[in-house]
Amino acid sequence: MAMTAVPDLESLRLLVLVDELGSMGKAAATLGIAQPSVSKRLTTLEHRLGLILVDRTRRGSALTPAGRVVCGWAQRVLGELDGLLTGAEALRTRRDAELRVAASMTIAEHLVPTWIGELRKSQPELYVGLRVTNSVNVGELVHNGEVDIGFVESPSAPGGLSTKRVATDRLKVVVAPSHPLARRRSLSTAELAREGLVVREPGSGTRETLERALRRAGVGELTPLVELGSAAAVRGAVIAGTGPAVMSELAVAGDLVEGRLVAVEVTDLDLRRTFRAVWPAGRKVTGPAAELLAVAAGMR
Amino acid sequence: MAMTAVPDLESLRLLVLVDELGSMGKAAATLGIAQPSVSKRLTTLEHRLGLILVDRTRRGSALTPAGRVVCGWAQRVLGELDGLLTGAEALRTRRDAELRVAASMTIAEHLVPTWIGELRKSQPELYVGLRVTNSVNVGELVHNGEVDIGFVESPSAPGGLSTKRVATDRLKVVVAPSHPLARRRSLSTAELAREGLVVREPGSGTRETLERALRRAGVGELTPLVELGSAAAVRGAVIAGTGPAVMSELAVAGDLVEGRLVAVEVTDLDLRRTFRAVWPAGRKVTGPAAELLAVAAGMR
DNA sequence: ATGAGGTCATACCCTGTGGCTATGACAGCT
DNA sequence: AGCTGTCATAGCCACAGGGTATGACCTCAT
Repeated sequence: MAMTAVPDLESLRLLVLVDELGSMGKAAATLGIAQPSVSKRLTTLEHRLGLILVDRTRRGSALTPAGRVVCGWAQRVLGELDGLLTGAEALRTRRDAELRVAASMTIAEHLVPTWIGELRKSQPELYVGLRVTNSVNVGELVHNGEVDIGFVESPSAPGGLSTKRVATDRLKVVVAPSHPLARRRSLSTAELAREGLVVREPGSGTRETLERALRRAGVGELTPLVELGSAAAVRGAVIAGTGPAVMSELAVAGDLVEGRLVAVEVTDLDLRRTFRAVWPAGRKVTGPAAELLAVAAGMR
Repeated sequence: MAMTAVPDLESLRLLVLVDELGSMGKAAATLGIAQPSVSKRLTTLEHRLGLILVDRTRRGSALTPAGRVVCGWAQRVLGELDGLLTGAEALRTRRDAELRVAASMTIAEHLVPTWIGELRKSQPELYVGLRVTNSVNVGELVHNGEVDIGFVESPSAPGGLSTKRVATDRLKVVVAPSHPLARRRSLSTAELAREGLVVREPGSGTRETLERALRRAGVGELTPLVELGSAAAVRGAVIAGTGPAVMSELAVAGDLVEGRLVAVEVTDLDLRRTFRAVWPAGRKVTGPAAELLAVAAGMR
């Protein structure tokens, strides 16, 4: 048994397909490949994982208990992959898109693929083009008519643009479960400011929101412990126990429910921020842009 | 451009590695492969996605804006893959494991890989063996000494076993955002019972919990709309708009925050359940099992 | 009983992906 | 000017994974 190789995505998709359809042959048919290919692929997947996943009977194939668990994990992998693919397609389709969207990083990463996926249910053929930049730039793109609609996380509505709230995001103070702070029920704002934090570089939307909230609460500057270049890097550092950080709940929801991270309440500090759709002032949003807006605003 | 093929996982890992290390050569070195392989792989990845991800300069490679977004998505895919792999390893290592664990489906799927990952931080070489069955069976396995520790979601503590609460799970009523119920702020228990629900088959832990809660609230039987064989299938049906369902927040946390699903409050209905560790009564939990218990109980 | 229709597995071939080495082109240091 | 570090290209080879053909085996209907 080699078992050193990771399973490939096609095989995982095959596994869930066999679970749904109850037979390798049917799975092969829906994928448009030959039945022996499926058979072979599944056995190599089983070898790679070192597990027997499928119970091959003469009248179809069902998953073994182990197979069912793995299938659950596989679906989560494939779900994330789906997001990547629709996102990539949107990034690729820039100029010639029927619906051109601009969004800031956090929104693009966590919400836009979902929205597009939702939109596809009613308009399967719609070509969406996505541009990712900072909030200021999104405003400009909208203003210049380079995109049909934009999404920003900035607290201040840019001038000359109409806006509509599409979602509320909460920033959360998170620490590793092993960190001393994880035992604390809550934290005062002053304590948070004193605490050495893992933060993004200055200028990132998340950091701006945090600093603004601290200023508004009348507490001084924050004291960075390390500065990292991406939300993913910050998350990694916190999980590794480097220190606490303030992050969007979008980025850590899974970690919180599965216990990789622990959220600490901060009293008297408003760490909410609103995500807004923006479009040229006065003009009415029409066509696909309006549909997207409806989807985005509806899913709250 | 073919662009019909999906990217493979190795290439995604490569992408995040290049982002972290800032150079293809270093990425190649840490993976133990040759630099040209990395170069070629990344270009084929770019072709597959139809995007330019990497900015190749003479003194290293940085990700383009598109690359950074895709990198974020890639990390999420890889994170889920990690769970699958540690889970699979635990499933594979049954008999000869140093720590033998049994867990019911929900716990095995959502929590055990996380716990093992956490445990690995302090004991990298520990071999963990996992068995997945229903709660009754977990009890038996523990009783017969076939596993060192078990985890169950059953509300009743099995006889002859000591238990400790490790987590609290909330069942949530979820609907697709387009569903009429999504507009409702809250629902009465009676309304919920009348509503046609997408449910698991009788005997599933989730369904048992729901039925018990309804009985305790003095409301009659629930009215199934469809019965499906797995939590993933139920989730799929709800997202597709088939109807509302009652599901573990573990299974839908991501969907809620990203808006694929909407939770509806139910007044006066206690849909919490506790996850418990179980071990032979009286005996003291020692060694790796104690460590795992600490991890599981600590991460709350 | 026996054939029909369904399941999956095996054997064989062939293509394409992705690994390797060797080498080139280029930028920035010293 | 050379040295060092970057990435790209070219040519080679192995093997994973696709396809077809075929066999073994159940179950059901005739």
